[in-house]
Amino acid sequence: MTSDANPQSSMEVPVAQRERGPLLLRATTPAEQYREVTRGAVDLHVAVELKDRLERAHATGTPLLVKAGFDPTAPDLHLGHTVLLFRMKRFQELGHRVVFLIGDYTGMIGDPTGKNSTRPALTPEQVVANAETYKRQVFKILDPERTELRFNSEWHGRASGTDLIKLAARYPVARMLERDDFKRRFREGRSIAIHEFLYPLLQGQDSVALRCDVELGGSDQLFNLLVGRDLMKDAGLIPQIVMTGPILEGLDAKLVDGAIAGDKMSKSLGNYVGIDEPAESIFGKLMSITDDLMWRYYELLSTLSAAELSALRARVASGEEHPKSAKVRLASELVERFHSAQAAKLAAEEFERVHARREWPEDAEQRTAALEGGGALGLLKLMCDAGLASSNSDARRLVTQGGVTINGERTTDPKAALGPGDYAIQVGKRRFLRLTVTP
RNA sequence: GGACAGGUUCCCGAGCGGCCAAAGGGAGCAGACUGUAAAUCUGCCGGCUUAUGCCUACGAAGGUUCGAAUCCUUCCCUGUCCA
Repeated sequence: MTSDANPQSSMEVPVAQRERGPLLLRATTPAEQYREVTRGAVDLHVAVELKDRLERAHATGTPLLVKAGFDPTAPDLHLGHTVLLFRMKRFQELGHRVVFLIGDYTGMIGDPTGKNSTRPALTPEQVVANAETYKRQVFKILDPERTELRFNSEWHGRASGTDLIKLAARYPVARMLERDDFKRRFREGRSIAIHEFLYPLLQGQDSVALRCDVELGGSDQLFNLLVGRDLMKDAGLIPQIVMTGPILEGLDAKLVDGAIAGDKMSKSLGNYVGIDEPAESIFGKLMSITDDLMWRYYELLSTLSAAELSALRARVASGEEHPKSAKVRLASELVERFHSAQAAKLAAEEFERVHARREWPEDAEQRTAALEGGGALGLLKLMCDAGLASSNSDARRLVTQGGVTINGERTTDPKAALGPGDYAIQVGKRRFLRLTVTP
């Protein structure tokens, strides 16, 4: 992090982008661009500046540089990330340059959350592998030709201890403690390690290094993004515009006292829908959300216009349309986005078959087990081996509680054993296994 | 460096010599109900070819005791105050 003199400024702009960018830029008026790009934004610092810069970009045909940072440790993108990706895409479609920044260096710290404040550093191989995963997933949404993939180790990795001290000297502790998360932890007497203070600083330094015009993020990133703005001013650069979008709640969120409440969608909490997941899985997970949450998802994820959405809401409210069908519509839209219309149709059909009609899924797992010596295979052991239960005790529980069905008949005897033959074993509502026992 | 308060099962949190695989809540799983919703109700919720049996677990290592999550020692970690 060399401070004022920004060492790496020569960003390679792909040729295609250099040619196309200006054309697209000119095609849309700055006012329209502004409207399009700020849709559903939560914070915008500062609106006037953004308007100005969009106008200048339009006038001169010079695209704005828009950055959004991503954590390198969780390369599986989920619906929560797509809210941000779609905003990036909007910029992109208007001809602006988008930097998809992977925080491989800052990943060593991990954005402070109060939990695991220190993360193990990733090996270079892991970073590369994760980046590949990102690319594959991100380009389901972003245009690869107009996206620059960068790593912040590019500049942080070169910085010296002295640079770090200089950077740290630029920000007072009191202001650092204004950050929501730090404030809360400090008040509650929970641990805050010094290096956590470095995270916002390093992230801010990213903006200095890249000379961003705009930085995007979730609303929980506001503080970090504003630090970038400060550091740019400090470095004598034109400060970036900061825009945040809403945070998508996880699948387990629900309505409490009139508002959607719940943790944000995250992989570690397991309340997410990955954009890489199979169609049936995306579909099924979305069908399991509460009706209230469905509307929130519609708002943040659907391409329906505001008018279409309120019409749909009205139909459901009046009883004209069943909430389930609205949910099917949402689930289908998203499956279609990440797979195909055909996949969405199949997923919906499969869902009806398995859950509404309680029939078996098309693609139930098949297995063969051989008898060894004895005359029959113990059911409990078999369930463990097949992954239908996590342990023998777990299997026993499932059986005695009536969660296991063999060939359509509920089996509650934990001592049950299977002789040679074909079996259809169902555990709970969604675990299926076709098993052939050979002598 | 000193004084004090803490570290309990996936999470929060009670327990403070035997009745502790450890209250209660949350999460999770199963069953009922349903739109595989949600809410609600019921049961389960460390492991072991289930056994009034064994093993592993109350920050770590030792010790006292017939017996320790509970007492003692040292160490590690977290916080508060003082320096």
